[in-house]
Amino acid sequence: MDTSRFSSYLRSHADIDPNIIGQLLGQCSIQKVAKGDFLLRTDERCKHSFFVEIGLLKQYIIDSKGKEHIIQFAPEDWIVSDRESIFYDQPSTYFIQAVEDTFVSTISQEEIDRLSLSSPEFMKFNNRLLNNHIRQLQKRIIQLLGASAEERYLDFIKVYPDLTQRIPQTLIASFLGITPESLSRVRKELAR
Amino acid sequence: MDTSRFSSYLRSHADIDPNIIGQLLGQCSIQKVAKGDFLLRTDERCKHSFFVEIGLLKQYIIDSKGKEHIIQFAPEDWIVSDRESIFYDQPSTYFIQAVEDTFVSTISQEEIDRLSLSSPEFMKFNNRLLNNHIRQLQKRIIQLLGASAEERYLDFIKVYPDLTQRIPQTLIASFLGITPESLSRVRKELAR
DNA sequence: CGCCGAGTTGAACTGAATCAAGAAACGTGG
DNA sequence: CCACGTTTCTTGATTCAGTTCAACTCGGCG
Repeated sequence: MDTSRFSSYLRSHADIDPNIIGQLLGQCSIQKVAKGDFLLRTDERCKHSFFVEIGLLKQYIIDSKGKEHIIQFAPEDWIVSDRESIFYDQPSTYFIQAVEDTFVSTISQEEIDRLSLSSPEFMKFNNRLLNNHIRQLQKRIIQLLGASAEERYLDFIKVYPDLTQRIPQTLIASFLGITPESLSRVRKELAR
Repeated sequence: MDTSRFSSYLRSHADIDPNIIGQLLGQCSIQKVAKGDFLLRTDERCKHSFFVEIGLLKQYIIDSKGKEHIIQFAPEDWIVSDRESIFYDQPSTYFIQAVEDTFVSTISQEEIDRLSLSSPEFMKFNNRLLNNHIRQLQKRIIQLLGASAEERYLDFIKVYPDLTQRIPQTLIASFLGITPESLSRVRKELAR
Protein backbone atom coordinates (compact mmCIF):
# COMPACT_ATOMS: atom_id res chain seq x y z
CA MET A 1 0.00 0.00 0.00
CA ASP A 2 2.88 2.35 0.73
CA THR A 3 4.05 1.92 -2.79
CA SER A 4 0.74 3.00 -4.26
CA ARG A 5 0.47 6.04 -6.44
CA PHE A 6 -1.93 7.49 -3.85
CA SER A 7 0.80 7.22 -1.28
CA SER A 8 3.26 9.16 -3.44
CA TYR A 9 0.58 11.66 -4.26
CA LEU A 10 -0.13 12.35 -0.61
CA ARG A 11 3.54 12.62 0.26
CA SER A 12 4.26 15.09 -2.52
CA HIS A 13 1.02 17.09 -2.66
CA ALA A 14 -0.01 17.33 0.94
CA ASP A 15 2.08 18.68 3.75
CA ILE A 16 0.86 16.10 6.23
CA ASP A 17 2.47 14.12 9.04
CA PRO A 18 3.54 10.72 7.66
CA ASN A 19 1.66 9.10 10.53
CA ILE A 20 -1.58 10.60 9.35
CA ILE A 21 -0.87 9.54 5.81
CA GLY A 22 -0.19 6.08 7.13
CA GLN A 23 -3.52 6.04 8.95
CA LEU A 24 -5.35 7.08 5.81
CA LEU A 25 -3.59 4.57 3.61
CA GLY A 26 -4.26 1.87 6.18
CA GLN A 27 -7.97 2.43 5.67
CA CYS A 28 -7.84 2.50 1.88
CA SER A 29 -8.20 -0.54 -0.24
CA ILE A 30 -7.11 -0.78 -3.82
CA GLN A 31 -9.70 -2.30 -6.09
CA LYS A 32 -9.81 -3.24 -9.71
CA VAL A 33 -12.54 -1.89 -11.94
CA ALA A 34 -12.78 -3.49 -15.35
CA LYS A 35 -13.52 -1.35 -18.38
CA GLY A 36 -17.23 -0.60 -18.43
CA ASP A 37 -17.78 -1.44 -14.75
CA PHE A 38 -19.44 1.02 -12.42
CA LEU A 39 -18.22 2.48 -9.16
CA LEU A 40 -21.44 4.42 -8.71
CA ARG A 41 -24.83 4.39 -10.40
CA THR A 42 -27.76 6.76 -10.32
CA ASP A 43 -29.94 6.22 -7.23
CA GLU A 44 -27.15 4.62 -5.24
CA ARG A 45 -25.74 6.43 -2.25
CA CYS A 46 -22.12 7.39 -2.72
CA LYS A 47 -20.03 6.44 0.30
CA HIS A 48 -16.51 6.75 -1.04
CA SER A 49 -14.10 8.88 -2.94
CA PHE A 50 -11.92 7.19 -5.52
CA PHE A 51 -8.32 8.01 -6.25
CA VAL A 52 -7.27 6.70 -9.66
CA GLU A 53 -4.05 4.70 -9.35
CA ILE A 54 -4.00 3.76 -12.99
CA GLY A 55 -6.64 3.86 -15.69
CA LEU A 56 -9.45 6.25 -16.40
CA LEU A 57 -12.91 6.95 -14.99
CA LYS A 58 -15.72 9.15 -16.20
CA GLN A 59 -18.44 10.76 -14.12
CA TYR A 60 -21.61 11.51 -16.09
CA ILE A 61 -25.34 11.89 -16.05
CA ILE A 62 -28.04 10.74 -18.43
CA ASP A 63 -30.41 13.63 -19.05
CA SER A 64 -34.17 13.50 -19.57
CA LYS A 65 -33.64 13.06 -23.31
CA GLY A 66 -31.41 10.05 -22.72
CA LYS A 67 -28.24 11.90 -23.62
CA GLU A 68 -25.00 11.34 -21.76
CA HIS A 69 -23.18 14.37 -20.39
CA ILE A 70 -19.73 13.88 -18.96
CA ILE A 71 -19.09 15.97 -15.85
CA GLN A 72 -15.48 15.01 -15.53
CA PHE A 73 -12.78 12.59 -16.48
CA ALA A 74 -10.52 11.14 -13.81
CA PRO A 75 -7.21 9.83 -15.11
CA GLU A 76 -4.26 8.94 -12.89
CA ASP A 77 -3.89 11.06 -9.71
CA TRP A 78 -7.43 12.38 -9.89
CA ILE A 79 -10.01 11.93 -7.19
CA VAL A 80 -13.65 11.49 -8.03
CA SER A 81 -16.80 11.07 -6.01
CA ASP A 82 -20.29 12.48 -5.72
CA ARG A 83 -19.81 14.97 -2.92
CA GLU A 84 -23.46 15.87 -2.95
CA SER A 85 -24.55 12.31 -2.36
CA ILE A 86 -21.89 11.75 0.29
CA PHE A 87 -22.48 14.96 2.17
CA TYR A 88 -26.26 14.85 2.22
CA ASP A 89 -26.51 11.07 2.20
CA GLN A 90 -28.77 11.27 -0.84
CA PRO A 91 -29.21 9.00 -3.84
CA SER A 92 -26.81 10.06 -6.52
CA THR A 93 -27.79 11.47 -9.88
CA TYR A 94 -24.47 10.48 -11.42
CA PHE A 95 -22.69 7.47 -12.81
CA ILE A 96 -19.02 6.79 -12.25
CA GLN A 97 -17.73 4.24 -14.72
CA ALA A 98 -14.37 2.90 -15.90
CA VAL A 99 -13.39 3.96 -19.42
CA GLU A 100 -10.35 1.67 -19.27
CA ASP A 101 -9.37 -1.11 -16.91
CA THR A 102 -8.67 0.87 -13.78
CA PHE A 103 -7.26 0.50 -10.29
CA VAL A 104 -8.58 2.86 -7.64
CA SER A 105 -7.78 3.56 -4.02
CA THR A 106 -11.09 3.70 -2.22
CA ILE A 107 -11.35 6.29 0.53
CA SER A 108 -14.20 6.25 3.00
CA GLN A 109 -15.76 9.55 3.94
CA GLU A 110 -15.71 8.64 7.63
CA GLU A 111 -11.95 8.40 7.50
CA ILE A 112 -11.68 11.79 5.84
CA ASP A 113 -13.93 13.34 8.46
CA ARG A 114 -12.05 11.66 11.28
CA LEU A 115 -8.65 12.77 10.04
CA SER A 116 -9.91 16.29 9.38
CA LEU A 117 -10.74 16.53 13.04
CA SER A 118 -7.52 15.07 14.33
CA SER A 119 -5.11 16.75 11.92
CA PRO A 120 -5.25 20.42 10.95
CA GLU A 121 -2.92 19.74 8.03
CA PHE A 122 -5.22 17.09 6.74
CA MET A 123 -8.16 19.43 7.08
CA LYS A 124 -6.25 21.97 5.06
CA PHE A 125 -5.48 19.34 2.46
CA ASN A 126 -9.10 18.29 2.19
CA ASN A 127 -10.00 21.93 1.90
CA ARG A 128 -7.61 22.32 -0.95
CA LEU A 129 -9.25 19.46 -2.79
CA LEU A 130 -12.61 21.16 -2.42
CA ASN A 131 -11.23 24.49 -3.60
CA ASN A 132 -9.53 22.88 -6.58
CA HIS A 133 -12.77 21.25 -7.48
CA ILE A 134 -14.60 24.57 -7.36
CA ARG A 135 -11.95 26.23 -9.48
CA GLN A 136 -12.18 23.53 -12.10
CA LEU A 137 -15.97 23.71 -12.23
CA GLN A 138 -15.97 27.48 -12.58
CA LYS A 139 -13.50 27.32 -15.45
CA ARG A 140 -15.77 24.90 -17.16
CA ILE A 141 -18.80 27.15 -16.73
CA ILE A 142 -16.96 30.08 -18.22
CA GLN A 143 -15.92 27.94 -21.13
CA LEU A 144 -19.43 26.71 -21.74
CA LEU A 145 -20.81 30.25 -21.52
CA GLY A 146 -18.44 31.78 -23.98
CA ALA A 147 -16.43 29.43 -26.14
CA SER A 148 -17.13 27.98 -29.59
CA ALA A 149 -16.77 24.29 -30.36
CA GLU A 150 -13.24 24.88 -31.64
CA GLU A 151 -12.17 26.90 -28.63
CA ARG A 152 -13.53 24.25 -26.29
CA TYR A 153 -11.61 21.54 -28.03
CA LEU A 154 -8.36 23.52 -27.99
CA ASP A 155 -8.86 24.07 -24.30
CA PHE A 156 -9.49 20.40 -23.77
CA ILE A 157 -6.27 19.25 -25.36
CA LYS A 158 -4.41 21.71 -23.16
CA VAL A 159 -5.96 20.42 -19.95
CA TYR A 160 -5.99 16.72 -20.85
CA PRO A 161 -3.27 16.34 -23.51
CA ASP A 162 -2.96 12.58 -23.11
CA LEU A 163 -6.68 11.83 -23.05
CA THR A 164 -6.99 12.81 -26.69
CA GLN A 165 -5.12 9.63 -27.52
CA ARG A 166 -6.74 7.40 -24.93
CA ILE A 167 -10.45 7.85 -25.42
CA PRO A 168 -12.93 7.77 -28.31
CA GLN A 169 -13.89 11.15 -29.69
CA THR A 170 -17.50 10.60 -28.75
CA LEU A 171 -16.52 10.92 -25.12
CA ILE A 172 -14.63 14.14 -25.71
CA ALA A 173 -17.61 15.49 -27.60
CA SER A 174 -19.93 14.59 -24.76
CA PHE A 175 -17.60 16.37 -22.33
CA LEU A 176 -17.45 19.47 -24.51
CA GLY A 177 -21.18 19.59 -25.04
CA ILE A 178 -21.04 19.14 -28.82
CA THR A 179 -21.87 16.27 -31.17
CA PRO A 180 -19.22 13.79 -32.35
CA GLU A 181 -19.84 14.97 -35.92
CA SER A 182 -19.07 18.56 -34.99
CA LEU A 183 -15.93 17.51 -33.19
CA SER A 184 -14.80 15.58 -36.25
CA ARG A 185 -15.25 18.68 -38.38
CA VAL A 186 -13.46 20.88 -35.86
CA ARG A 187 -10.50 18.53 -35.90
CA LYS A 188 -10.48 18.41 -39.67
CA GLU A 189 -10.39 22.19 -39.81
CA LEU A 190 -7.57 22.38 -37.25
CA ALA A 191 -5.49 19.81 -39.12
CA ARG A 192 -5.16 22.03 -42.16
CA MET B 1 -24.43 43.02 14.85
CA ASP B 2 -26.38 40.33 16.63
CA THR B 3 -29.46 41.51 14.88
CA SER B 4 -27.91 41.15 11.46
CA ARG B 5 -29.31 38.78 8.91
CA PHE B 6 -25.98 36.96 8.97
CA SER B 7 -26.46 36.32 12.66
CA SER B 8 -29.90 34.79 12.11
CA TYR B 9 -28.56 32.83 9.20
CA LEU B 10 -25.79 31.29 11.28
CA ARG B 11 -28.13 30.49 14.15
CA SER B 12 -30.65 28.75 11.93
CA HIS B 13 -28.40 27.14 9.31
CA ALA B 14 -25.38 26.10 11.29
CA ASP B 15 -25.34 23.91 14.33
CA ILE B 16 -22.63 25.90 16.05
CA ASP B 17 -21.94 26.95 19.63
CA PRO B 18 -23.33 30.49 20.11
CA ASN B 19 -19.92 31.51 21.46
CA ILE B 20 -18.27 30.63 18.20
CA ILE B 21 -20.96 32.47 16.27
CA GLY B 22 -20.34 35.44 18.54
CA GLN B 23 -16.62 35.31 17.80
CA LEU B 24 -17.25 35.25 14.08
CA LEU B 25 -19.76 38.07 14.16
CA GLY B 26 -17.40 40.09 16.32
CA GLN B 27 -14.88 40.00 13.50
CA CYS B 28 -17.35 40.85 10.76
CA SER B 29 -18.14 44.36 9.73
CA ILE B 30 -21.21 45.38 7.81
CA GLN B 31 -20.47 47.62 4.89
CA LYS B 32 -22.57 49.44 2.38
CA VAL B 33 -21.96 48.95 -1.32
CA ALA B 34 -23.76 51.37 -3.59
CA LYS B 35 -25.28 50.12 -6.83
CA GLY B 36 -22.49 49.76 -9.36
CA ASP B 37 -19.70 49.70 -6.78
CA PHE B 38 -17.18 46.89 -6.71
CA LEU B 39 -16.23 44.55 -3.89
CA LEU B 40 -13.62 42.87 -6.06
CA ARG B 41 -12.05 43.61 -9.43
CA THR B 42 -9.93 41.57 -11.79
CA ASP B 43 -6.26 41.52 -10.74
CA GLU B 44 -7.04 42.31 -7.12
CA ARG B 45 -6.43 39.69 -4.48
CA CYS B 46 -9.61 38.57 -2.80
CA LYS B 47 -9.26 38.54 0.98
CA HIS B 48 -12.85 38.26 2.13
CA SER B 49 -16.10 36.47 1.68
CA PHE B 50 -19.24 38.54 1.55
CA PHE B 51 -22.58 37.62 3.07
CA VAL B 52 -25.40 39.63 1.52
CA GLU B 53 -27.53 41.21 4.26
CA ILE B 54 -29.77 43.02 1.85
CA GLY B 55 -29.40 43.84 -1.83
CA LEU B 56 -27.87 41.95 -4.72
CA LEU B 57 -24.39 41.24 -6.02
CA LYS B 58 -23.15 39.68 -9.21
CA GLN B 59 -19.90 37.84 -9.78
CA TYR B 60 -18.75 37.89 -13.40
CA ILE B 61 -15.86 37.86 -15.81
CA ILE B 62 -15.15 39.79 -18.96
CA ASP B 63 -13.95 37.38 -21.62
CA SER B 64 -11.36 37.95 -24.33
CA LYS B 65 -14.06 39.27 -26.66
CA GLY B 66 -15.15 41.83 -24.07
CA LYS B 67 -18.34 39.98 -23.23
CA GLU B 68 -19.64 39.78 -19.69
CA HIS B 69 -20.47 36.35 -18.27
CA ILE B 70 -22.20 36.15 -14.94
CA ILE B 71 -20.94 33.31 -12.78
CA GLN B 72 -23.46 33.83 -10.03
CA PHE B 73 -25.93 36.16 -8.44
CA ALA B 74 -25.87 36.69 -4.69
CA PRO B 75 -29.14 38.00 -3.26
CA GLU B 76 -29.96 38.00 0.47
CA ASP B 77 -28.44 35.14 2.50
CA TRP B 78 -25.94 34.22 -0.17
CA ILE B 79 -22.20 34.21 0.34
CA VAL B 80 -19.89 35.18 -2.46
CA SER B 81 -16.11 35.38 -2.83
CA ASP B 82 -13.36 34.25 -5.15
CA ARG B 83 -12.23 31.12 -3.38
CA GLU B 84 -9.48 30.56 -5.91
CA SER B 85 -7.94 33.95 -5.26
CA ILE B 86 -8.31 33.60 -1.50
CA PHE B 87 -6.96 30.11 -1.27
CA TYR B 88 -3.99 30.53 -3.58
CA ASP B 89 -3.46 34.19 -2.82
CA GLN B 90 -3.63 34.95 -6.53
CA PRO B 91 -4.95 37.94 -8.46
CA SER B 92 -8.60 37.36 -9.20
CA THR B 93 -10.06 36.94 -12.67
CA TYR B 94 -13.51 37.98 -11.48
CA PHE B 95 -15.48 41.07 -10.65
CA ILE B 96 -17.92 41.26 -7.76
CA GLN B 97 -20.23 44.21 -8.15
CA ALA B 98 -23.45 45.50 -6.60
CA VAL B 99 -26.50 45.28 -8.85
CA GLU B 100 -28.56 47.15 -6.25
CA ASP B 101 -27.60 49.17 -3.20
CA THR B 102 -26.37 46.41 -0.94
CA PHE B 103 -25.24 45.76 2.61
CA VAL B 104 -22.78 42.94 3.16
CA SER B 105 -21.20 41.30 6.16
CA THR B 106 -17.52 41.01 5.38
CA ILE B 107 -15.83 37.85 6.61
CA SER B 108 -12.08 37.52 6.66
CA GLN B 109 -10.57 34.23 5.59
CA GLU B 110 -8.22 34.19 8.56
CA GLU B 111 -11.21 34.13 10.86
CA ILE B 112 -12.76 31.26 8.97
CA ASP B 113 -9.51 29.31 9.13
CA ARG B 114 -9.06 30.08 12.82
CA LEU B 115 -12.57 29.00 13.74
CA SER B 116 -12.33 25.88 11.60
CA LEU B 117 -9.42 24.82 13.73
CA SER B 118 -11.00 25.61 17.07
CA SER B 119 -14.52 24.39 16.37
CA PRO B 120 -15.35 21.10 14.65
CA GLU B 121 -18.91 22.27 14.13
CA PHE B 122 -17.70 25.36 12.38
CA MET B 123 -15.42 23.27 10.23
CA LYS B 124 -18.39 21.15 9.29
CA PHE B 125 -20.37 24.27 8.49
CA ASN B 126 -17.64 25.67 6.30
CA ASN B 127 -17.44 22.32 4.62
CA ARG B 128 -21.12 22.44 3.91
CA LEU B 129 -20.73 25.80 2.24
CA LEU B 130 -18.05 24.37 -0.02
CA ASN B 131 -20.14 21.34 -0.85
CA ASN B 132 -23.18 23.48 -1.60
CA HIS B 133 -21.09 25.57 -3.88
CA ILE B 134 -19.89 22.51 -5.76
CA ARG B 135 -23.40 21.19 -6.08
CA GLN B 136 -24.62 24.47 -7.48
CA LEU B 137 -21.79 24.67 -10.01
CA GLN B 138 -22.34 21.12 -11.20
CA LYS B 139 -26.03 21.77 -11.73
CA ARG B 140 -25.12 24.74 -13.82
CA ILE B 141 -22.69 22.73 -15.95
CA ILE B 142 -25.31 20.10 -16.61
CA GLN B 143 -27.74 22.79 -17.60
CA LEU B 144 -25.28 24.43 -19.96
CA LEU B 145 -24.39 21.09 -21.52
CA GLY B 146 -27.91 20.01 -22.21
CA ALA B 147 -30.62 22.62 -21.98
CA SER B 148 -32.10 24.93 -24.62
CA ALA B 149 -32.54 28.66 -24.06
CA GLU B 150 -36.12 28.10 -22.96
CA GLU B 151 -35.23 25.31 -20.55
CA ARG B 152 -32.49 27.42 -19.02
CA TYR B 153 -34.83 30.29 -18.45
CA LEU B 154 -37.49 28.09 -16.87
CA ASP B 155 -34.85 26.70 -14.59
CA PHE B 156 -33.70 30.15 -13.68
CA ILE B 157 -37.10 31.37 -12.56
CA LYS B 158 -37.39 28.29 -10.38
CA VAL B 159 -34.06 28.88 -8.65
CA TYR B 160 -34.27 32.67 -8.44
CA PRO B 161 -38.01 33.44 -8.60
CA ASP B 162 -37.69 36.95 -7.20
CA LEU B 163 -34.69 37.99 -9.30
CA THR B 164 -36.81 37.97 -12.43
CA GLN B 165 -38.51 41.08 -11.09
CA ARG B 166 -35.43 42.73 -9.64
CA ILE B 167 -32.91 42.78 -12.42
CA PRO B 168 -32.77 43.82 -16.08
CA GLN B 169 -33.20 41.00 -18.55
CA THR B 170 -29.77 41.60 -19.99
CA LEU B 171 -28.29 40.29 -16.77
CA ILE B 172 -30.41 37.17 -16.81
CA ALA B 173 -29.40 36.59 -20.41
CA SER B 174 -25.75 36.96 -19.52
CA PHE B 175 -26.19 34.44 -16.71
CA LEU B 176 -27.94 31.98 -19.01
CA GLY B 177 -25.39 32.32 -21.77
CA ILE B 178 -27.81 33.66 -24.37
CA THR B 179 -28.39 37.09 -25.93
CA PRO B 180 -30.97 39.54 -24.53
CA GLU B 181 -32.84 39.31 -27.83
CA SER B 182 -33.14 35.55 -27.54
CA LEU B 183 -34.36 35.84 -23.97
CA SER B 184 -36.97 38.34 -25.07
CA ARG B 185 -38.21 35.89 -27.67
CA VAL B 186 -38.24 33.01 -25.23
CA ARG B 187 -40.35 35.02 -22.83
CA LYS B 188 -42.73 36.04 -25.57
CA GLU B 189 -43.20 32.44 -26.55
CA LEU B 190 -43.79 31.38 -22.93
CA ALA B 191 -46.36 34.13 -22.36
CA ARG B 192 -48.74 32.72 -24.94
C1' DC C 1 -40.93 68.00 -23.69
C1' DG C 2 -37.23 65.31 -25.23
C1' DC C 3 -33.84 62.17 -24.07
C1' DC C 4 -32.15 57.66 -22.69
C1' DG C 5 -31.73 52.95 -21.47
C1' DA C 6 -34.35 48.65 -21.63
C1' DG C 7 -37.07 45.76 -24.15
C1' DT C 8 -39.18 44.18 -28.49
C1' DT C 9 -39.49 42.82 -33.21
C1' DG C 10 -37.98 41.68 -37.87
C1' DA C 11 -34.79 39.84 -41.45
C1' DA C 12 -30.66 37.85 -42.69
C1' DC C 13 -27.08 34.99 -41.25
C1' DT C 14 -24.37 31.24 -39.03
C1' DG C 15 -22.53 27.63 -36.14
C1' DA C 16 -23.80 23.50 -34.78
C1' DA C 17 -27.34 19.63 -34.77
C1' DT C 18 -29.47 16.13 -37.21
C1' DC C 19 -29.93 12.47 -40.38
C1' DA C 20 -27.91 9.30 -43.37
C1' DA C 21 -24.34 6.81 -45.62
C1' DG C 22 -19.91 5.15 -46.14
C1' DA C 23 -14.88 4.32 -44.62
C1' DA C 24 -11.60 3.08 -41.27
C1' DA C 25 -10.04 0.87 -37.07
C1' DC C 26 -10.40 -2.73 -33.75
C1' DG C 27 -10.91 -6.95 -31.32
C1' DT C 28 -12.42 -11.61 -31.22
C1' DG C 29 -12.89 -16.13 -32.54
C1' DG C 30 -12.08 -19.45 -35.91
C1' DC D 1 -3.29 -14.65 -39.50
C1' DC D 2 -7.32 -13.74 -41.72
C1' DA D 3 -12.50 -12.85 -41.72
C1' DC D 4 -16.08 -10.92 -39.36
C1' DG D 5 -18.89 -7.89 -36.85
C1' DT D 6 -18.82 -3.93 -34.02
C1' DT D 7 -17.60 0.42 -32.88
C1' DT D 8 -15.60 4.81 -34.21
C1' DC D 9 -14.78 8.37 -37.45
C1' DT D 10 -15.69 11.00 -41.52
C1' DT D 11 -18.30 13.38 -44.92
C1' DG D 12 -22.33 15.44 -47.15
C1' DA D 13 -26.98 17.55 -47.28
C1' DT D 14 -30.34 19.68 -44.75
C1' DT D 15 -32.45 21.89 -40.84
C1' DC D 16 -32.74 24.70 -36.84
C1' DA D 17 -31.82 27.36 -32.67
C1' DG D 18 -29.80 31.23 -31.57
C1' DT D 19 -26.90 35.40 -33.08
C1' DT D 20 -26.38 39.65 -35.23
C1' DC D 21 -27.67 44.02 -36.72
C1' DA D 22 -30.88 47.46 -37.18
C1' DA D 23 -35.10 49.79 -36.46
C1' DC D 24 -38.71 50.77 -33.48
C1' DT D 25 -41.53 51.10 -28.91
C1' DC D 26 -42.12 52.14 -24.34
C1' DG D 27 -41.67 54.11 -19.68
C1' DG D 28 -39.16 56.92 -16.60
C1' DC D 29 -36.95 61.17 -15.44
C1' DG D 30 -34.35 65.42 -15.68
